[in-house]
Amino acid sequence: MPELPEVETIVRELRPIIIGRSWEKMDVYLERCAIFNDVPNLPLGKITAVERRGKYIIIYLDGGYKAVVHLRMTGKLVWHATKIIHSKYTRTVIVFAEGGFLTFEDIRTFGGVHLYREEAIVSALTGLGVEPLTSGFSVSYLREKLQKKMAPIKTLLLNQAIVAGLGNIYVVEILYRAKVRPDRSGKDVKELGLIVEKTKEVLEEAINHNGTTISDYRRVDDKTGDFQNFLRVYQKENCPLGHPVTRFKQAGRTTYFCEKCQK
DNA sequence: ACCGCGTCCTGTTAGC
DNA sequence: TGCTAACAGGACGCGG
Repeated sequence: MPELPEVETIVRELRPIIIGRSWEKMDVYLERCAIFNDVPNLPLGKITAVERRGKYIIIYLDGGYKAVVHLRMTGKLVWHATKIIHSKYTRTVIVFAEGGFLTFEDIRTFGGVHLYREEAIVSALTGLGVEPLTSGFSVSYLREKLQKKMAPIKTLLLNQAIVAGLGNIYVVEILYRAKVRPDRSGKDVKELGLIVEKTKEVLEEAINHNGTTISDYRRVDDKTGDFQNFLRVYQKENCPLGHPVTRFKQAGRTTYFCEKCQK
């Protein structure tokens, strides 16, 4: 569900709320959504930073620990300043010493909050590819990653080990703007400059609109994003030029594209 | 090594 | 209307 722009929105909203607050404990309502990795369920210090890497949220604590949160399909972080409103889907709750609660809610329970010692190497993070909004995401980087790949460009852009943070919605939108068919083999795609440019463009626009709310994604204050109003082909019948949008499955995921606009 | 499929869950929607 | 099957924005493990 949440992809890079949604996670970035959440991180930006979390920072002013929780940085400087003291982590008291984590109350667990569903075991698999709260993994402690031998970290004690005790005060872990003050929050010093909240960062995003791909679709992961990393919360750093000055007691020598860190929390890694992934929302997967339906996860939400919701801030409660005074008292918790429990939902049917509240899976774990971070309690702060000064007051305030950060609840992790997740219908499908794929996501979770994982605690680590600060120096722990988190394999889910070390395996990630470049951040698409940095200079590391360039034509030469993409060329190196795609030049020998038989897999379709859509599937390759979804691969977090190549680019960190893209999901189904944004890859569909990026390929439409880059005018590249999603079923072309990675090695055959020469429009790498366009893909790099449109990736940055779509992600930046989406961040400026606080992400895309199709169904479940919500911000920390439970508000929705707005970028769903600017999608051009994802879940559309027609593209902005009025051509019919084709829909098919690639590696189990629904792809939308325009046969006239994308070559 | 690469690539696609099945799987973890639950809620919603489309179709009969 | 009511039931059922398919589908949903992610990521990982497995097997071909």
